[in-house]
Amino acid sequence: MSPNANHNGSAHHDHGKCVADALAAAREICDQRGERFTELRGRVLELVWESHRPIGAYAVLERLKADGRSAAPPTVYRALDFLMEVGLVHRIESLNAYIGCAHPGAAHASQFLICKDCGTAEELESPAVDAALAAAAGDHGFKIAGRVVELSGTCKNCSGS
Amino acid sequence: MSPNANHNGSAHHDHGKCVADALAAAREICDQRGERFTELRGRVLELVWESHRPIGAYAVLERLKADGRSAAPPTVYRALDFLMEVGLVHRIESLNAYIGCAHPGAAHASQFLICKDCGTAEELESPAVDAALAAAAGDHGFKIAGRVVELSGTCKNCSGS
DNA sequence: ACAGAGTATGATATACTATAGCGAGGCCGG
DNA sequence: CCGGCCTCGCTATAGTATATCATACTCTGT
Ligand SMILES: [Zn+2]
Ligand SMILES: [Zn+2]
Ligand SMILES: [Zn+2]
Ligand SMILES: [Zn+2]
Repeated sequence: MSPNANHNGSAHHDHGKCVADALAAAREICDQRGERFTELRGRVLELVWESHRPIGAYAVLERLKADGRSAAPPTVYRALDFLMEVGLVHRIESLNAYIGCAHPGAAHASQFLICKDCGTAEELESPAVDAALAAAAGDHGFKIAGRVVELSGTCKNCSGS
Repeated sequence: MSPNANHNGSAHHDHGKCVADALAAAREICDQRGERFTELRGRVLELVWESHRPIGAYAVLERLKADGRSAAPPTVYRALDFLMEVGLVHRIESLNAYIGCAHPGAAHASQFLICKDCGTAEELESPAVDAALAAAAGDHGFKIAGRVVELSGTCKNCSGS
């Protein structure tokens, strides 16, 4: 077990690097888009990335307070709203929770596989799913603006062993 | 404009019959399954069906109180939970709201087209979407237990005129 | 009819999630 | 330096959902 594996769910990758990469990418994306990647926003993104499990806004809030920082609900909701607009974070509607985007930087429609056992959420970008949704909507004269696709069930790790 | 059209969103069908049919079907389904379709549950289902728009639990609660009935949040949540278990009502996660099932009686995975303009939600059962989701999940060794597929956008009526 | 088990509802309190609104301070272009 | 805009702190409040206990109903077997 790697030194960084003890604080995340799957424990199958170097999660410290995982988080560091996400933060570096976020900084770059914000620079490119002329958005301010402030210390608060960075810390919130880091907290969201601390596991691959979706995390609730109030859980983020508690961790911010644990930093010794003064924080209230609007503090974290504003940061999360910003991160979502920039495309660095997704909201999981069925959990009222938030998770770091696995492929930030480009607009994309994603799907989530949420394991009921270990709580992880994997982000997919399946063109086939996207096409099927577009076709089904088109058949009904519906113009898609936003997609929520969240599958709950059992992940590979949890069903295997 | 038909006499029954003034209290629903699309105004393109006999909504009174629509609701009556839903209630009759519900009674039959509960009978078959040995579940009690009580007066409260019937009234809640009727309220949910009063339009084709998703309705919030607290909106249902207010209408129950308007009946002169004594009611509190658990009253409506219990009824909604029952109706969902029996498959008579679906929850729209992205709206924290509830809508009558268009095809009750048989287990099915459905998708919703939610219009941002008129607020209606149309229930689809696209085998193609379902197959694409099953394939995408299967590729990742994920066993699907529950599906949330909610598309927001503009419906045919609203984009037409 | 009666007792007892299981179910449904009433009632109160509380937890959890999200937003409104105002003001102080920082950043930046003019 | 000024003035506009953005970020953040802070308080209050709105909106959604559940825990818990008490009461009353329904059905079943005797
Ligand atoms: Zn993403
Ligand atoms: Zn799992
Ligand atoms: Zn349905
Ligand atoms: Zn519409």
